[in-house]
Amino acid sequence: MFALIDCNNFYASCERVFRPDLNGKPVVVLSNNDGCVIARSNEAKAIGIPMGAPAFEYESLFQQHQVYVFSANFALYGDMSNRIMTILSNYSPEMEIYSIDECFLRLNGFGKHFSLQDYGEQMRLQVTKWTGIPISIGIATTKSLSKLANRIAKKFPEKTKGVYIIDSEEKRIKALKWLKIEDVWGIGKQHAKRLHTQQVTSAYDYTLLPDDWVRKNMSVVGLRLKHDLQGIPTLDLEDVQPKKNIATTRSFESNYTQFEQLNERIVTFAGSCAEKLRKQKSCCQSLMVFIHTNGHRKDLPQYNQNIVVKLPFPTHSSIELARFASQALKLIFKQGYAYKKAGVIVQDFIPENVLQTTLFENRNERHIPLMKTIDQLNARYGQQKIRLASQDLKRVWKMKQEKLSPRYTTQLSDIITINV
DNA sequence: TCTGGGGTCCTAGGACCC
DNA sequence: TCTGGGGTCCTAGGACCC
Repeated sequence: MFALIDCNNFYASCERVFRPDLNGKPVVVLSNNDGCVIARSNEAKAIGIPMGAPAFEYESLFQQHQVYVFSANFALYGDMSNRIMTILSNYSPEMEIYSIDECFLRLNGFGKHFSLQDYGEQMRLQVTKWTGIPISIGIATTKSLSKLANRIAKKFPEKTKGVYIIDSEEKRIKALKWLKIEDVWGIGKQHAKRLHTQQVTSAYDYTLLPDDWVRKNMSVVGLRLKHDLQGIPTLDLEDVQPKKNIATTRSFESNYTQFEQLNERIVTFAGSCAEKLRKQKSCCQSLMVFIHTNGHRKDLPQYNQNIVVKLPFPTHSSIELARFASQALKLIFKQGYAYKKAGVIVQDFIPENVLQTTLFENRNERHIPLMKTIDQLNARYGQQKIRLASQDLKRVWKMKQEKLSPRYTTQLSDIITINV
C-alpha cells in the first residue's frame, strides 16, 4: 500500500499559519517579480482566480473581494516543508519526498494491525497541530491510485475526514470513472487532447485502451501509467538522486538593453549554480546560457537564443563558471533588443571527488579552498555577503516583492511576536 | 507597464563504429 | 532490378510534474 500525503494550498496555508486572522479569507501567493498567482486558498479559488493568473490582470478582482496577496517567500515554505516531512517520516520507514508539499509513504502490512483510516487521521491531526498546515491523504495499492485517492480526500473533506482509501476493486472502478482524463497524474494537455479524440474522457476509459495503442502513442510512460491505474503496481518509490541539471533563471523587473546589465545577471546566475553544485558535491562539465526578449510583447522585435558550452575541465568554482558563462553570453548577445529573461543551466555532472586530469588541464586548484571559505562566510553572515567583483555590489534585491511576509521561522529578527 | 521557476524522462534521428 | 547488418552514443525536442 502507498499513501500520498499532500499539503492543501501549501504556500497560501504557510502564509496563514502566521496570520490566523486570514483564516476563512481569500489568500493568494505570487511568483517571483509578483508576476502570476502560484497558490490560492480555497476561498480564492471560489472567487474564480485561476492558477497562473497574471497579477496585473486580476488586480481589480483582488480588491473587489479583499484578497490578501503575498509575494513568494520560499525561505518560509522550504522550512515549513522540512518540518512536515520530518513529522511524516515517523509514520513509515520508507518515504519518497516527491515535491515541496507532497510525499509518498509505503504502508505495506500496516493495515493488518490497525485501521489505515485511523492511521491517516492521526497523521493529519499531528501535522496540523504541530505546524498548522492542513493535509490530505490518499491510500491505495499503487502510486497513481493513491494520487487519485488523495484527490477524492481533498474534494470531499467532510465525508472523508481528509483521508480516503481505495482498498477494493469496486472502489477502484468507481474512483476511476469519477476522475476526468485530464486530471490523471501523468496525463497533460497534449495527451488529454489526443485521448479525447479516442472518446476517452475518464481515467476508467483510459484503462480500457489496448496496450499497443498506448505504447505507440504515449510511449512506455503512458503504458506504465495504465497498468498502475489498473492496480498492477508499476511505479515504485524512488530514492533521492543527485540532480542532473541545475538552473538559475529569472525574469527581470524591467527590460535590459545593454550587454553589461545582462552580463551582471548571468555572472550572478552562474555563481548561484556553482553554489548549488557545491552543495550537492558535483562538478559540471558543460553549461548553457540563454537570453529571451519578452514573448508577450508582440509589438517588440523578438530574439531568443541559447548556447551550450563544453567546459575544458569539470568545475564548481563560481569564478570559473562565471567566466565561462560570460564568454558564452558574448557569443549570443545582440544589440538592439529589450531583454526580459535570462538564465544559466549547468549539466553533465561528475562527483567532485572524481579527479579527471585532462591533457590541457588548467583549472585553478586554489579555487577549492576559496569556494569553501566563501560558502562558510555566506552561511554565517548571510547570503551573497561575499560576491564576485563582476556582480553588482550595490544590487540588493531588485526583484519586485512588494508583499513579502517575514521569514518567521528562519530569521531570528523576523520571529513572530506575541502580545499577551 | 505588468505574464514564474526548476526539474524529469523518453524517443527519433544522425553520426559514427566494425 | 539489385546496393548489409548490427551496434553505440549524442542531441534536440516533446511530453510531463510541482
